[in-house]
Amino acid sequence: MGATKTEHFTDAQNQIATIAKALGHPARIAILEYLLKVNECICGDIVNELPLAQPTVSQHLKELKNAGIIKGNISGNSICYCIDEKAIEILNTYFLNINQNLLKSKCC
Amino acid sequence: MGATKTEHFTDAQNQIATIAKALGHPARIAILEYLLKVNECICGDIVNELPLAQPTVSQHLKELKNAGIIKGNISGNSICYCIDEKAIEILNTYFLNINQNLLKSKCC
DNA sequence: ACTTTATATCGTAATATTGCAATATTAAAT
DNA sequence: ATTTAATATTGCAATATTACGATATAAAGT
Repeated sequence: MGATKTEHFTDAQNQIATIAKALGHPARIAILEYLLKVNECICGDIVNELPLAQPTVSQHLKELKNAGIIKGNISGNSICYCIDEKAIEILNTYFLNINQNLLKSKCC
Repeated sequence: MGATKTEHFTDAQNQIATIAKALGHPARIAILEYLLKVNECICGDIVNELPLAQPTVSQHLKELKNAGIIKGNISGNSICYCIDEKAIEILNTYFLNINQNLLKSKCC
């Protein structure tokens, strides 16, 4: 008990859930929005932006990276992070599709 | 320690994170997709659909409801669940906006 | 009134997440 | 070579989530 039963669900369902889960924390939403704003990929700046300690930010970045939401490239001393378009596009098409199907009918 | 520092983030950031978090589990994605398919709002059927015990499903439904993703209406003996368009639309516009802003430039 | 059916809640074990201090790693700068 | 700067990892405490058996609740059928 206690662990999510991922094996009982489809790959597609697990994929969406994984991406959604990674975005299920305000700090990670804040990171996404900051990366969107500054466009260029910074890392130490993110630590300065957020009200969290450096190891905590590093951990959040790792989770976003594992979910495919951001990319990190070594740039000399520091590491350049940026948004990975693919994950956002997956979410985008997914919810757009749901929204369109919803418009066709109502219930309750 | 251990608890999310929601108070340090904006309401908008917390709202998106809350909705995303609720969708961050394959069972809840499966529920969303089932409700989308059957359109009419059933509940016991969801229990039959999912590979999880009834209390577990009930708990997932509660979380989806708390996040505003589904609605539940009493219908005599049983309870009729259905997707709440509002939350989906919030996600939809949010990620559409991010996607559009991303197209304007690349990095890394 | 009693039973059945449908759903929710409680209690609890297993596991996962959050956050951070301390420490490690790695590359640049001196 | 040593120091500095940037980031990651480790270890751990606090908290949250996941799952389910047992039980409660509430309406419908008998």
